Amino acid sequence: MASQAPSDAHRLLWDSPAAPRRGPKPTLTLAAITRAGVALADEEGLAAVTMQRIAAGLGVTKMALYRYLPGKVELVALMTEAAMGDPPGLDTVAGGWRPKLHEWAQRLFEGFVRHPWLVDTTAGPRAIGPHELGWTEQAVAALIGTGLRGAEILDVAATLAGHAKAMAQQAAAAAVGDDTAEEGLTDAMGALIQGREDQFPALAATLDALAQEGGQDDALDFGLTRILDGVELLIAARRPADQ
Amino acid sequence: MASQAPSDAHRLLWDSPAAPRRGPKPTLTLAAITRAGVALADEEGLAAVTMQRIAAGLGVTKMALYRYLPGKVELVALMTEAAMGDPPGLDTVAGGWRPKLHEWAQRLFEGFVRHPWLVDTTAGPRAIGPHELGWTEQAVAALIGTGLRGAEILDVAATLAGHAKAMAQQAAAAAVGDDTAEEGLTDAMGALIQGREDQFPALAATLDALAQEGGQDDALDFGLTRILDGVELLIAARRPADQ
DNA sequence: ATAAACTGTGTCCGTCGGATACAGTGTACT
DNA sequence: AGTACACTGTATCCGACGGACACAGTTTAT
Repeated sequence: MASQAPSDAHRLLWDSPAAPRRGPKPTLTLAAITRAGVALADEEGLAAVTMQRIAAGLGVTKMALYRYLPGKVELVALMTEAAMGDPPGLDTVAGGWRPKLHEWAQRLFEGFVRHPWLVDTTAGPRAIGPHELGWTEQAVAALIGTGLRGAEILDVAATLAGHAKAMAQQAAAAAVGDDTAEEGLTDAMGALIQGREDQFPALAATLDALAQEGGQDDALDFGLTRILDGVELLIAARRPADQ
Repeated sequence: MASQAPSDAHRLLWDSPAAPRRGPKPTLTLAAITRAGVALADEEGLAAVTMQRIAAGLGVTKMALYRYLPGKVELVALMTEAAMGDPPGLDTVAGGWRPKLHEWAQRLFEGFVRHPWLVDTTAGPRAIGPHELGWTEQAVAALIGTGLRGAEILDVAATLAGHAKAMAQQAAAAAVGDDTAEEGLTDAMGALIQGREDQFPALAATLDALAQEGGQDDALDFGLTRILDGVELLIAARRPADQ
């Protein structure tokens, strides 16, 4: 009663390819194509990843790639799976679920920063690979035994992943937006408000305060701490007769 | 020392267009073009928004649109600004900062669900319009007077917006992924794990538990409550001598 | 040796965003 | 009133994109 047509992307992500027996030796590899795609996306963004450019980088015609991949969708799926990498082993993180999840979210954030295009490719309806599922497995494993219900565990994982993704997206935007701007977003907002303080009074006051505080801002860690504080409250509430 | 070239998109978003004095009357309006783009994106997704299709819908040649817009980037910016709509008035929400922010995030989520493509267009380096900035203003205004520092206020707003965006993205993926699947993501994960329970034990157990719980799951509200709980803790900590 | 399977290539198609040149139209100034 | 000019919408063209298809060359199983 489930999907019985696993689609080509699914097969490429989960099955090891059956080696053909006859015909000329392939000059390329799925792994090599995927690697070229990841490198290109890292350097010039996802929009630069075209069949032409990948093929040219591999010294091959564009259409040769279609001997290995059904189309670009599958290529992006493979690139995503490769760039996600193996999920971090959280067993070495001591201190229970909270440090584990903190570490998990930070690692996820780092991955999104290293490969900004992952933010786009890990959204929407898509084929999910073993690496991506492995990340979820790690977060869920850290929460088993906390007394949370199944839906709550998945919601915590989704909330943390969403936060990591959103913060990485914001960081990427700030890095690209202006040339050498470190805090691109607040600067951009400040420039917009200039002369319109009466229209955005709270924002103007907050940006003023921000400028005088001077302290550095780690938005990822801030939100992470808030979320985990909230989760801690829920876990405590789920154990009325505390240890 | 800031950007002195506000770009065409900036001008289109913030300035009212100067009416020309000579020449034939324009058959179109910026607002009409924008409306057509929003409608098309709502119905068939952002990818369906091409100059050709918009022009055809308006009974005009593709190139006629370029008399009103410099390019597609500006069109998307205008569509985004229009679809964001006026920020909600939170003055009518009683009960202090928390109910206000809860309402704010829910409204934002609803907007992202109504126009799923907003998730894509409100990310990355872009031109920000008055509506979008107005949303931020509302959230910041709700937090002024709580004792939070400027950076913290902005971080709270960013965290909440990120959560709303991430949950809307997930909801959109679930709606499109399968035909009539309500809980697309968990179903998809369950199908993947089928036969691989030893590789994803925690996930398998959690999905089993989820299936037996039966309760409905509101991921948006769950994460929202966690985040706001965490913010409440921080606000309480910022007021050592409590009221 | 021969047939079958497999590889990479060349060509073609429709669609995309956009540049450019051009003809028609309406207003402002002489 | 006449004319110059600003402004409109259109037609044509371009390069790049993803992809379909037919074809020639290469290797292996029979």
